Amino acid sequence: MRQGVSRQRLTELEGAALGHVLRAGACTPYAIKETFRTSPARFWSGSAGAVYPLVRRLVARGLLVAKPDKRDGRARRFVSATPAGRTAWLAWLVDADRAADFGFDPLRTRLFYSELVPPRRLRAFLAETAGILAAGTRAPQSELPHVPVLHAVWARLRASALAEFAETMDKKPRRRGRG
Amino acid sequence: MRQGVSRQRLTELEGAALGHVLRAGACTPYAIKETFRTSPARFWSGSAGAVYPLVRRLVARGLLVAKPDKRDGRARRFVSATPAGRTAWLAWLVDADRAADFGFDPLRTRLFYSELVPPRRLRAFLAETAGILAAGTRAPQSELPHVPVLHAVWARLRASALAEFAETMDKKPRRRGRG
DNA sequence: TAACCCATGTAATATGTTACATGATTTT
DNA sequence: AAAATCATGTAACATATTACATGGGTTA
Repeated sequence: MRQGVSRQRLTELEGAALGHVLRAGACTPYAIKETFRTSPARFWSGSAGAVYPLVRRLVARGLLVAKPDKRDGRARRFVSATPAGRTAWLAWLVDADRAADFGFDPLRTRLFYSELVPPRRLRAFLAETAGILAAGTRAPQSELPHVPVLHAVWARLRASALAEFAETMDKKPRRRGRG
Repeated sequence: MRQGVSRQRLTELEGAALGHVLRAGACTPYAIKETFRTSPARFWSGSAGAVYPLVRRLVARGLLVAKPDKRDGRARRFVSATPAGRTAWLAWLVDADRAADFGFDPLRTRLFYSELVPPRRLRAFLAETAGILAAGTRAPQSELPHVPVLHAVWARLRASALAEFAETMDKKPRRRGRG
């Protein structure tokens, strides 16, 4: 039970992995892993221990098919998406409810507790973070034009969120206000 | 080995839990759990199976102390942060490297693969997501003035990021472009 | 008094992390 | 020839999820 053939919605990592396969065409689990490992977001480590079992799961559910290939001496497997895989992936992607979710932003989490941080340390922290964001480190290179655009939009978004929040704090100084 | 007294950096969830305790003062693990469970971000489910062991870990590391309280018939434990807990928490919060990380945004992940989605479904998806974001559902109520501000800022910026990205896509239609 | 919330916690399971192991091919 | 990279995968461990179990207090 639990999963007759394809059951259950995809997790975010599964959706991203399937997306990579659909974009790249037949590719090795290693390639998927490397994509995550070298991506600018460090949230997904792209460890072998995560990706190989994940691929096996998707194959078992009939969303991916694997074909061994030994043309080079290397023992490689090329995986590609099945029609069921594409369908499940599309359903995952167009889930607006999940898309609208705030997800998980380390900056937002920290700002949420900012009133507990001594003013000077807070200011130093905000300045340092703003600096890193402004540098726009680790922008992904890609042949796809929208990928760097997406990176840029989000980097700018977070930088301006930080600036806006810092400004708000300056206007309403914590403690010893007169209201 | 592994952790003499407090060793290792805090995870995001541990940081948030400690933050809650520092803000609220002595409180029950249940209160911590409920805070996560009812928070607007569904990313942290706030399950008992996550929070109770987490609190036990923090107590074991000397970052929290627990005091049983049976004044009501109920068997409750009140936890509060130790000085070491506060120090570890501050170090966690002012880590600008982690703060600058993109974290994990379900919308961004999906837009990343948007060129693989049939145009009509993509448009419908973007419209639906924009609607949910605009409605600003599940805004947190709080006595702290900056909490709803933070929520509002992030919701607005994500909505405008979505709009900006959709606009870019319209300008450069995928496939059958002429250049 | 039945239903619900407060409050604790565990069990089975799923999934991810770091670190290790193995071997072929390519680059220096 | 040595080092790096491609490519696979496992082992031990950490952490989270869902679902269950238990019981006191509060509200309809």
